[in-house]
Amino acid sequence: MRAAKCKRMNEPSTRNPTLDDVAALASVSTATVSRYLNNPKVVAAATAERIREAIAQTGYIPNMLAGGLASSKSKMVSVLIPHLTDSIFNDTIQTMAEELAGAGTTVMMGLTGVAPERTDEMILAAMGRRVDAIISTAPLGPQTRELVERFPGLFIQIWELPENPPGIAVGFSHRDVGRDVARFLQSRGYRRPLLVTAEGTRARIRSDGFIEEWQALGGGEVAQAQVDIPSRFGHARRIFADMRRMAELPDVVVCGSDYLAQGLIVEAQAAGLRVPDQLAVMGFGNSALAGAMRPTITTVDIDGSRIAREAIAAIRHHATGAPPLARSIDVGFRLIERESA
Amino acid sequence: MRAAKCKRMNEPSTRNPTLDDVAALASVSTATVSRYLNNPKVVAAATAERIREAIAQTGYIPNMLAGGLASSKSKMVSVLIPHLTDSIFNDTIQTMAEELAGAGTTVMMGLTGVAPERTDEMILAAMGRRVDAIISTAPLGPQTRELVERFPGLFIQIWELPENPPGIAVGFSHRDVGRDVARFLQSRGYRRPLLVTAEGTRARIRSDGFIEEWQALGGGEVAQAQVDIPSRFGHARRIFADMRRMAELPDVVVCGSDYLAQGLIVEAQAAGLRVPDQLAVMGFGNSALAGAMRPTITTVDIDGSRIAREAIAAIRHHATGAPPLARSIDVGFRLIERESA
DNA sequence: CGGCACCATGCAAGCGCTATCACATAGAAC
DNA sequence: GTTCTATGTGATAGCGCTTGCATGGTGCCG
Repeated sequence: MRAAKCKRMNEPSTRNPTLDDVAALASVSTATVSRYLNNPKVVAAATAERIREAIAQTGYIPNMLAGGLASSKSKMVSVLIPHLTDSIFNDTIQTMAEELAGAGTTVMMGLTGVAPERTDEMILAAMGRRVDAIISTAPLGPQTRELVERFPGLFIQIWELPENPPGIAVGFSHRDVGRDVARFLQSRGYRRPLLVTAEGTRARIRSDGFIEEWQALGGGEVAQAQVDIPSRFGHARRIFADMRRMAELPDVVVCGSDYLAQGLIVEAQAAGLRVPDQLAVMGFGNSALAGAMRPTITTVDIDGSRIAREAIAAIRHHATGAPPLARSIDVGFRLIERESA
Repeated sequence: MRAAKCKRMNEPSTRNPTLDDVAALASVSTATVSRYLNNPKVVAAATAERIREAIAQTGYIPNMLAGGLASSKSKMVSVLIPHLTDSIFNDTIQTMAEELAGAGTTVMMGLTGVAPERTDEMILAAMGRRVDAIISTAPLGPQTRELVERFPGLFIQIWELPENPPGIAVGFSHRDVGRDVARFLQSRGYRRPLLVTAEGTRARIRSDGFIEEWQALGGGEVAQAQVDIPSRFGHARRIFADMRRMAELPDVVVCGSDYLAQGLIVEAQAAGLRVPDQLAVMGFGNSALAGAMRPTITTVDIDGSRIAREAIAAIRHHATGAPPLARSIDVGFRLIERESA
């Protein structure tokens, strides 16, 4: 109705220019302009030039809402992460957003927090926007799973490799991480590990993998402590204080993130303990700070950017209509030996 | 054409249910269902109940692309930030995303990086999606500004208060921050400050404010060092190494972020310097780590969540069609005295 | 020089909603 | 009983784009 009003008042400058305006100015049909926009090489060079000029002159900005409705391709992907601060996913998200932006696709951010129903809400919102893909870091409950099953786009679960993912998964085995860390620490001669675990499925699996291997290798009891999600710097104070009250101090603390590891190093040093001699610390994620900390932090490197790139490749592949090449893409991990353990 | 095919093949289960399906099942018109969805209380209770059931039965998920096209309200806002890692904006973004999600609005994330043309691209993308608001942390160049002037939604510049913002601004005076920090440090008896500045407009303004006041108060020359954007933990090594080569060591380092401040503390301590006795350090932003670090970091608190909430309030207000209440909302700042300086 | 393939373009029917307007019904006021 | 206001609902014209099909023009082969 706004257009109608403007037409009546003969005042086209008020409204945004549309495809029609461009088409009229370039003396072609809207179909041709649309084709030019989506696939420039199918229109003749001379026509393309006229259209280009018309676009510049009108200042036309394509309405992607309309485009998405017509094509049922929104060129949006939804990225679901628990939170933003001290998040080990940030590299992944950043790479994702940057690479997608180049292709004209934008990222819709969904912060799921820790409540599972928030995840459902965000998925619903994404589906309502008809996103091309949903990329989720959250483990899925049964109800969410049901929802995802109805999602016509591509569902990508990242940072883990569930048995039987809905859609596809790009990640690595958390259990193997736990196992390798156990082996490494035992080979280094540590005997009394403390596992600091955030209460989440993935951290749990790493812990299980660790404990299983640790004991298989003849290690004794494994002490554990819980932190809230996310596993961040500030939690270190409490963990360290609790630790000092233990009958026997651990000789190495295995943390759920580099941020927490950094916090523990700071606490230990403030208490006059030498790291790693008197207390060793291991991180997880190999975020930028791990290499920059003093002492540098021994950690597990996860290539977050690669996860993003694999996810994007899968989205592109999916867009061609072909069936997925793989249901599960393992990007692996690398134990990075540094100074702290 | 997909719907057509399905109708022909009498196979409605293939496609997503639409408003029509719901309307038919509830024996009302699509208009009524639409009304129910957008403003439940305008439909009669009994009708509402029938519609509710029909929605549940069909598993209908509103197509917001279509809705947005028809109403030219997309219920999306674009948030433009430079990057995600070690970002002082994360609290703001997080609060924004969380509060908006409750209102059914989603956040479209735009990572502008440091190249100004990326900002333009992201703004164009946002305008193409007909977002209701663009919230930007980036200072605007002349070209971007021109673009923004054509944006029909609400443009909100956050974390700064330019003279004459296009749209509205929610932030604080960086110059005043610099000034207050100068006063504070001088009152504490520091004499040889080193300003570590990221090469960005805002940091520049803080520095200018600092230097001006510092010298007005009779302080001498102010040493400066540059870091890349973002001002992060890992930069500390180089800064500290450079610092040690200075003829006279500074007695306090003023950092552009708490992350960098933390890094400098770590470096100083690793070099055997006591903080703050031998080297004091000031941060900026009062992120969670500032209070958790050892020593705790003296910093400037910016209430990022409040910035988000003010921005959202402005968006809501704008949605009613009323003119903005204020062009510029100053959320202020607070100097937090802790142990590091 | 007719026939055919092919390329570039136009036509027009949607995509799934919203919003305007008109209308029907029901009570309230007189 | 008539008029008036409220209230709830239906019909329908778009919103600005995409895309299948139809069409007209060009070059190439036999």
